[in-house]
Amino acid sequence: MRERSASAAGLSEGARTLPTRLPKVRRVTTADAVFHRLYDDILALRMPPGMALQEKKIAEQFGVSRTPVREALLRLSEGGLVDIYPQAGTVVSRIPVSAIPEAVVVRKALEAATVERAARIATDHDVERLDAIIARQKALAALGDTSSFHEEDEAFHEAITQIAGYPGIWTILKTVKVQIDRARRLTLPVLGRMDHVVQEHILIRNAIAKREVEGAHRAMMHHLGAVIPDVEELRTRHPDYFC
Amino acid sequence: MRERSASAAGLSEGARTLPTRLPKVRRVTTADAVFHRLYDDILALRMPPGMALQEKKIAEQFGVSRTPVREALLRLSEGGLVDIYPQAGTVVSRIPVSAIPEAVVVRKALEAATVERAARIATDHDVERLDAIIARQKALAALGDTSSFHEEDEAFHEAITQIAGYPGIWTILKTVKVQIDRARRLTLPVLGRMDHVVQEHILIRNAIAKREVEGAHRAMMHHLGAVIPDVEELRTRHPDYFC
DNA sequence: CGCCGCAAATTGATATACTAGTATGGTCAA
DNA sequence: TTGACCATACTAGTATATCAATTTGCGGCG
Repeated sequence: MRERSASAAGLSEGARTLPTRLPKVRRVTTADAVFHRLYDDILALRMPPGMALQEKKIAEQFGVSRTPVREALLRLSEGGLVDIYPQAGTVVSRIPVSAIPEAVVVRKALEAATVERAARIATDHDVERLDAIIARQKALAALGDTSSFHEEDEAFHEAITQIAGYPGIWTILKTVKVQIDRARRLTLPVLGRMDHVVQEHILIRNAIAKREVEGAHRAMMHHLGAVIPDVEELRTRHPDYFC
Repeated sequence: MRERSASAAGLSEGARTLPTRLPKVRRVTTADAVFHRLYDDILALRMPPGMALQEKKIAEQFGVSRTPVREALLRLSEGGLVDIYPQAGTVVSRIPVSAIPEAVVVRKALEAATVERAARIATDHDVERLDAIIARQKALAALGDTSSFHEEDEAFHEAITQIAGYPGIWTILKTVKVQIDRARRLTLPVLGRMDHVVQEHILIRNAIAKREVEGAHRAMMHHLGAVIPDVEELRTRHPDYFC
């Protein structure tokens, strides 16, 4: 990279009309598609921690060029899902043991602040949204559809951030939740766990509906405290998945 | 993108030896350099909100190809510093007014959890690190070097996250702090503000040194509460910088 | 004045080639 | 046998040229 004194040069020169359009809908690019495919594969452990990846091979498998694959891998590396070693290789990142408790701390801190605000300003319509999600979860739990259940679980927490008016917090929560969820995938499915989750969601919903700020906080903390994976146990069963 | 049944195909086939090496030092790539240059220019308002950017022009100005510039812009867009409109253009993102209070909430929640843990487990050596930073800040405040002062300010907060054992939280804090800092750059420099910051840092340091968890929390909240920019006032003075 | 359509501009994606670090595996010497 | 060393293959990083897809802006037409 050549030296250049002022990188902000040409500030006024071009000064052409800038896109006045607002947000718009970002269309789904090839890079997005590749990203989500890899994201799902990693989260579902179809690509286990430590697995070697290659831009070239992935590009061939997906029938695309290296460019979008590369952009997808870069996004994954920012999210801590892959580790890129320049000029050497790329691997699905092993789960850093220390990251799990840290992720739990972040999640508790942010979900606490969010649910408290939600309990303060929620409208009746907002509560109805939560009810709709809970209803779907009940049905999915009865069917035993764990995958769809998990999607609705995410929807529940996302809805709370939207009610609170903190949509950006959900973005942060998603990234930290990934590490937790990845570890939880390694645990054995507990019988009746989905029913417990639904019950906890109902408690949170009720506290929000009654505008009980402190109660909503407690219900959320209880909910989050129940899902901490036993890292030590996992580490002994899957030693090569952690580092 | 062609359809493909199993994106995780070839899981066992290649199974070649994966980079056994640990972390290593990621060397600084061209894309990294471009990213940091643009990052600094945007944060310093040398590239003001709303300014149009072009991959091609930036590439020419920096003397590099479009590839690394493109990667840098993608990273910036994830951080909310630029908005990319496909097939239309890229602009330095205007500051979303709603993002400021949200960023403050996130920062308070995470810094609270962090400083509390730091106050619990800090060693004498850790406190010395904080003292060293504070000493440098005193000197820089006396010199009136606001730029270097700000760097040490970041170092102070980063050090607390390291003491708490939550390095990942600092990564999150950096991204949310950017929006706040960008808005603060628009405020007039307040006389003696740096001295106030130093005093507040000292209060935080003292609480940590005495292992006063609750006191550390209060000191941090007081510190963070003092730096909330007056969004409304800014919006009237720089209407085209917000949206 | 308003609508339509075309040309220009810009990002998205592809293909290819080359560069520069990195790991591998084998050779050779202690 | 063990250790260091070196040639080689391999991979991500960058460069470049080109085309595709889409939006924007402008000019002309009704």
